[in-house]
Amino acid sequence: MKKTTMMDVATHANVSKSTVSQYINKRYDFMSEATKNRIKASIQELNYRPNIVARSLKQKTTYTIGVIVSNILHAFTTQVIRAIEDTCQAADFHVIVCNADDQPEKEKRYIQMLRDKQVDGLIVFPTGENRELYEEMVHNQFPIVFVDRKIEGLPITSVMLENSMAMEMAVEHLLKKGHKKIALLTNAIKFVLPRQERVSAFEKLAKQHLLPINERYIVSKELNQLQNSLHELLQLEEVDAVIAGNDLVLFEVLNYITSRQLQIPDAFALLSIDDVSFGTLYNPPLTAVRQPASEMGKKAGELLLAKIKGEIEEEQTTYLFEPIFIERSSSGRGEGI
Amino acid sequence: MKKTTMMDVATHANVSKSTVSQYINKRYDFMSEATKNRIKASIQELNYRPNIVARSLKQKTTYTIGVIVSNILHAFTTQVIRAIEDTCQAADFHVIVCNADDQPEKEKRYIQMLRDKQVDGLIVFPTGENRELYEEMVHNQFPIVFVDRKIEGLPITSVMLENSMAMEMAVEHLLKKGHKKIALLTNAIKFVLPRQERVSAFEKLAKQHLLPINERYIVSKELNQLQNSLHELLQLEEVDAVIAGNDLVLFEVLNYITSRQLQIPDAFALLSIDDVSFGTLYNPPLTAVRQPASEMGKKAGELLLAKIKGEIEEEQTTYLFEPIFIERSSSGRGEGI
DNA sequence: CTGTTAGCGCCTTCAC
DNA sequence: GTGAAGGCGCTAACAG
Repeated sequence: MKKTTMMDVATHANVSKSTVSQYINKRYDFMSEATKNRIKASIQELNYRPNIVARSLKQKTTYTIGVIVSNILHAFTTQVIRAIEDTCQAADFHVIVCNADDQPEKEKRYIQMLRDKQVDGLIVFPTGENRELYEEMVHNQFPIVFVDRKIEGLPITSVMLENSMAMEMAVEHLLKKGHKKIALLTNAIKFVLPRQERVSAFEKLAKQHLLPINERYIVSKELNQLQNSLHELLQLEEVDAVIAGNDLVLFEVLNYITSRQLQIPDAFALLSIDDVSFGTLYNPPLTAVRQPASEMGKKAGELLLAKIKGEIEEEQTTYLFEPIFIERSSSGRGEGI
Repeated sequence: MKKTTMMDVATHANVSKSTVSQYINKRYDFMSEATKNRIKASIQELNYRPNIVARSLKQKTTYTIGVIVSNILHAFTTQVIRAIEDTCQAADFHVIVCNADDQPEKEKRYIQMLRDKQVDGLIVFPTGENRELYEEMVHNQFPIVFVDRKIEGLPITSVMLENSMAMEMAVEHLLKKGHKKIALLTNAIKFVLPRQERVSAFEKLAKQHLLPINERYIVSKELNQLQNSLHELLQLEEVDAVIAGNDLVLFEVLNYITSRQLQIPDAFALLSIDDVSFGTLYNPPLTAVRQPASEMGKKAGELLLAKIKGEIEEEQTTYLFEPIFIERSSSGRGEGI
């Protein structure tokens, strides 16, 4: 089945290719009604659809952007993607999503593939380990926006959570509930800014409030070892409260709780950064610090589109979003002591 | 910043464009080591990357497929997408995902846009309302695979759940647990095969087992009205057990349960088609009939890739997947009466 | 072994 | 108002 091309339409309508092209691109300022109608009819009759690949080659723009996420398993990631897609959809851009799986090599491969595919811009949750690549994009003025993380010293716009504020909200709430011995659980992945920011904010707060805790209270392990580590911690120390660093960590904690048949918040108060779909449904309902994922995704999409359209310059701006504290009852009842 | 093109490499390496092309495409059967090395060096030095758009135009293949899902909010959908992406990834294909949101017009627009973009094939969760479009694709031998639904009379391969078996598993389990008055809740969306299959299977089973229920026990409403409808039903009838037709429906039921502070399975036994992430975590753990989403997505991806490569013909085959029954305790304890 | 040539389907001056 | 011509970057015969 041969595809019908612009030439076919032209022949059928008895005009030249270029006239059809004009018509397609609505440049019929000076086109006679007659030819316009003839072309329209021919297009309908032949069921003609322009080949976007050919157009892209000529125009050097594909109306497609790429999104490279670090880990698609986080609910946060999914929500950001959805918001980006909605934003781009509204501007008639397509989105290709790739999951780098926290692996710098994968990230590199995807960045290259997407650029080879001539995407007009990139939204990346950067691993941070491909600095030269990032630099090269900056150097070539390729539109790019970072999400969730930023890379020091690179003039690339980032959309991020105020991570230290998130941790402050968490710790201060727990303190208000009367908890002193607070443990922080995170999943260790190389060097990742949000985790690092959260951990250091936690350390700072612990010092500041003179919490009676030690380094054992900060657990940073592979996901599949977290349940064991938590168990060890609980054996060694009296823990009042546990902060799950993100939703995947929370799952591990909940699994542990279920398997040991613990009662929350009696066994320990629980609070997570990242809200989950069943936060209100769980028994007890889960207190959480939520990231405004949709807003962040929307912002990232808008920023990228603006850059693509040349409306804004590349710059080292960081758009910080405030977390939202959601008190439910897993973090303890009443006002504490 | 001008992009470096094949021509630049050719000039730099003192060969012709075509030689470079040969090199790029690893057709150096008869290429001298010398030129090979020269080209390689030039490519590195100039940091050359082939423009895939140009290649696509020439080769009439983009190594990209489109996926149009009916509703991205279902966990099932997400899992299928992920499996498709993994499968395609392994074959060096890219995936563009679009969410038709159960709206035939959106579906139509996406199908057209993706085809205009020259995707090599399409995986669609069809709304069923764009028959002419589907037919036209069949007619043009455009590679396509349906997921979750099939359209009668069209020679298009489908990957589906054995919906009636799912319902049988559900009902028979509940009967075994001693429940007789079983209600089925689903969210009404136009004509959709799986829902319809599930409903008629339910009706058949009700008849077959002489269940003491009437048409009120089948509730098919918009999601946001389900809680009210369930409430009405519970006022009017003595319900032993509730089957949630999918995960979104389950959410409504759980919200209802939470807001009314009901005890499951005492208030009624609960079972859903589609397992959820917190199925084991919920109290009580949720009995479910799970769809093998990953396997189905993988199969769909494989089928589409095979069609694209011309390895298999288009045909009206339906790949049926068996649901997996997961007994937990929301459906009642013990063996019943 | 390598270069020449001719497009892929579309867009865009620039004549007529 | 419309058409002719050239070219986007790459591939694929076919010469040489």
